[in-house]
Amino acid sequence: MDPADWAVVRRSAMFRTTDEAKLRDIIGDRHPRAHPRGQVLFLQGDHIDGLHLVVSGWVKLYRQTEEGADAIVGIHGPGQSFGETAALLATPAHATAETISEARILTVDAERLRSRLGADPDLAFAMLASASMHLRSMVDELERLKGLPGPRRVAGFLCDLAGSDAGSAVFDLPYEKSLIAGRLGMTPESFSRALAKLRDRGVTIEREHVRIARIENLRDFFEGEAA
Amino acid sequence: MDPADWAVVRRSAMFRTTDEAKLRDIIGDRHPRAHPRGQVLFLQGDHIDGLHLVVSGWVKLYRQTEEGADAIVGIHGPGQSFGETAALLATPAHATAETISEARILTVDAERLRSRLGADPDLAFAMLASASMHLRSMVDELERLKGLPGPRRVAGFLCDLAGSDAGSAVFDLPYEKSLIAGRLGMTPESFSRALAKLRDRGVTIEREHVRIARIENLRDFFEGEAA
DNA sequence: CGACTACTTGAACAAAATCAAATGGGGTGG
DNA sequence: CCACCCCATTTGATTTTGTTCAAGTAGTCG
Repeated sequence: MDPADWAVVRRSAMFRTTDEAKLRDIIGDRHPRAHPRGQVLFLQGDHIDGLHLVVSGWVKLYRQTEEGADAIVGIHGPGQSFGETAALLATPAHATAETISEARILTVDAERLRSRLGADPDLAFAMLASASMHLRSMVDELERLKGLPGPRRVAGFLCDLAGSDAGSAVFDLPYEKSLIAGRLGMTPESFSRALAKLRDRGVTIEREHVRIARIENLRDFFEGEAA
Repeated sequence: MDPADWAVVRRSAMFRTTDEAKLRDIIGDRHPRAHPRGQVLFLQGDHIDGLHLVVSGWVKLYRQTEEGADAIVGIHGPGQSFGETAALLATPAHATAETISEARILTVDAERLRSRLGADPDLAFAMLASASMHLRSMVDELERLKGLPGPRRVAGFLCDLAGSDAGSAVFDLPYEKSLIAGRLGMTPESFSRALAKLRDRGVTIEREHVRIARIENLRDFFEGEAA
């Protein structure tokens, strides 16, 4: 595997604590596979043969409710994995996975992973830790979604993207605005208006380019500062 | 430990696949501890010494945002556990836990659990499965919260409580309505109005007593049936 | 150049939050 | 045992927030 790809896998949430030899053993001779944008990797209800790890690009996970309105339950980027549950427990996939950009995905064979897991407590523990972290981030998201009005959710999302805690930041939105909106549980229109409201808080948006004047300001607002 | 308590522990989400001898070893001589209603078990940010398993009663987990508005991130009843992450990874608690009824809680020593986990891949695998299930239910909840209007969320909640899939049901609400409202991400007022709307769908509420005429009807509504 | 797509903006509408007040038990102290 | 108070819940009126529907703008790609 390409050294750059390998670096992503090694630093992934799932495997960052796994030592290199073991990891090589788990992955075997698999390589990331390139997918065009818009490719469906698996459907809700499918049997999944392995854990999927995003090496590059972005994948959205969504569930189709009746009436076709689909709810986005997750968007995963480089270093993040999905399908763990279904692969490990051999249960049907809980959501549909579709690439939302060109993406390269490494699938780790479930059977192989399972056997290594049985033989290696450290690995199991690491994965447990990873699952816990995932759970935790889910709780955070739940909290945001419940409590906060739109503009504040957007502020939180932008702060996360910015990466740093203070100062200014310049970056690009990772994927389409309408998808971000879905992720944040709102319509594209609401998202657009929310961004407009953040403008006088030092957030400049031009196409997908974002500039945040003072991250502290934005974070204060997110965490509940009266205007 | 009391046989009835033991039965709850054995059938708990976390340990249902663990065999009895191992489970006894993990728990050691610990006993469930009784707490009065309103007792804070630990605070957001605390160090937690063990995994908490509800034997009887109910516990709410909530996060305090600034301004005191607290968001309920989970309510756990008999057989459910919480604090797994913090105990296993020795990280600060992510939420505050408080009993909302008289409750008996068994705490499983984290250190002990960790050591058994290392020695026993099956156990680790079982816990991984449990964590995955938890994650999955979280995703469901996320989806509900995002997509559905209030009355339908309430309908879903009631269907879950009813337990069965068809026919009629009579049961009591497990805890206060205002807490249920919080759990469902709405205000008590909205919850009350939502219940009122369900009345002409065959749901009768009198104090905490609930009677559902035909669960199928309610479920249809929850899953998106036009009226 | 023209059609398509993504995004923005506006107006009308719906849902839920908020503010405020009334109801109705349950429990307490007299 | 009864009157009274406290608190959870309900109900009503109002306002905010977000959705929906509709139109307009801009950038992209053939």
